[in-house]
Amino acid sequence: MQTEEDFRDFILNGHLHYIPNIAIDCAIFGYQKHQLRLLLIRHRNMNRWSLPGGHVKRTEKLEEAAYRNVKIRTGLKNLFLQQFKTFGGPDRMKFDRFDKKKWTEITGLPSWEGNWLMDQTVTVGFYAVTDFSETVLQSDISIGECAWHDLANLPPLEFDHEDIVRDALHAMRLHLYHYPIGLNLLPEKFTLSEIHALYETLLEKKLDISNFPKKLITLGLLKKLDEKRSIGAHRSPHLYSFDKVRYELALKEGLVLS
Amino acid sequence: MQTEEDFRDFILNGHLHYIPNIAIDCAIFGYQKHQLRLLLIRHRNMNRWSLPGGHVKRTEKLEEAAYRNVKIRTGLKNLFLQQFKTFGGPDRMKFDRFDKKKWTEITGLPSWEGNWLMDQTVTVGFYAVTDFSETVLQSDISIGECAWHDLANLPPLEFDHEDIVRDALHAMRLHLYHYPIGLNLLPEKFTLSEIHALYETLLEKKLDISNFPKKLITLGLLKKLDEKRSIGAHRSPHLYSFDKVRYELALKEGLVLS
DNA sequence: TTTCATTTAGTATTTTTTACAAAATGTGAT
DNA sequence: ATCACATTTTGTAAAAAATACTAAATGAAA
Repeated sequence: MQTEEDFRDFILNGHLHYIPNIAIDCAIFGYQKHQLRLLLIRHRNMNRWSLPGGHVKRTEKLEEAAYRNVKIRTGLKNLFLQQFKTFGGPDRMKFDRFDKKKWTEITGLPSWEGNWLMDQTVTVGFYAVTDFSETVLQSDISIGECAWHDLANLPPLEFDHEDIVRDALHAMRLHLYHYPIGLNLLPEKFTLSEIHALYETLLEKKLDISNFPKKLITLGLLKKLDEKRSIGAHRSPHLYSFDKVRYELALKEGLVLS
Repeated sequence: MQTEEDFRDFILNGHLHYIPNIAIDCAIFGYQKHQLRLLLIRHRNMNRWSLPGGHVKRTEKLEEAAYRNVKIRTGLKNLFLQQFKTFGGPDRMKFDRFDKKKWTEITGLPSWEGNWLMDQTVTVGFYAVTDFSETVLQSDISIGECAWHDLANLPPLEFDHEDIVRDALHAMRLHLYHYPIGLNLLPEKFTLSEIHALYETLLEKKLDISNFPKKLITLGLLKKLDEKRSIGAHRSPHLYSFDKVRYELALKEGLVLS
């Protein structure tokens, strides 16, 4: 959707290609070095920030719609993208903050009454975790601004997106105890400190520096490499990588972390 | 929806009161004495059995729609009703098994092309667990048959409902390890054997008869009563009841069961 | 060479889980 | 009444896991 013309067509005729009344929203958590951020966008015709999301094509699955939307904005694929909850209800969208003038400007219509985009929408929530340093944020005419925000200091969000973020965090943290994570968040080779910091940040909780890495090793998730890193001062830590077979197995069968 | 007239009106004009393209489906598991069953319905215009479900009123939340639908069929409220996953995709509904003659008979229309009920639908899955001996199954003109089926021996189901059942079971069992259950499944006063049998049946897994009840007592979920049951021969077991305060707390905060 | 912060291995302690034995007990048979 | 028995319940020992803590290893910088 690159041109003004495309955007107008989407508003006026999108219901032919997209399923009405259904949307997906993605809480994309960005991690790097003890910092956790959230990807937010600000549509050209909205005042508040909101989660990246969009409609579902009539030809695609919900997951595909989520992947497509994430990829549009972050350029990343193969994310740890998880459906966690669906949000509905008559009160979840408030359009009273909408700008009537902008609407008329774009569409040529006097009001949005009867437009497919303005009907009650149920949204399927997904979350993803990625390394925010690797993402190159995209923008196009239908998106407007797009930026990482510190999770601890979010601006007021559009609609019920604050609820969605809260539930996404909760689901992600619960998930963390049952499934492995890190394949898309850490470099191919990493130190025990790095994966320790990752878990501490995502869980927002202190984990014993000595015992926690041992747990991951005992589970067989990590492979010790014959290399060492030597950045900065002090003892150089060993490098590890994920045991892909065990990792995939744990994704399928689940694991138990304390 | 009691009369033929109501039903016809729902088909023709339901989209005024219900959100199109969205539905809810409920996997209602019925438990009693080591048996686990699933509530299925067979619509008058479908050949296969399917999960009870329905559309969402424009004035209600998803949860309310689920509760309303369950109540219509089982008469029960206050169920342990949980949203677990949303199902979409272009392939999930196959209408080719539909009976064109019946459709025309009911609606007076030659075909269902363009009808709101026949468009692609995304369905939000809920599950519930209840004591099937307490339920009095309801029927009305829009439902058709309604019956409990042995979980181990289900008939072929409509659409993707077999997937939904599989995922519901999986979610229910995962949930069982993190939240208390039993308040609506066991009588007010029950024996340790009864709650042990409940968990064994729901998890489809042997649990140590001696250690498992101890775990629940240690968690503080159960209160020992000064009464005994004396049905049949042999030693009469003590009666227990849930500690409501702890139970509610565990529902909110979660617990860990091994 | 020494100092130092960090990494990593080691170990002791505590807690939890699991397995199993045995005692308790109400009922029905003798 | 007494005994036998199936079931319930308590008890305990062994195994495993989690936790806390100590100390050794190590490489860069002073």
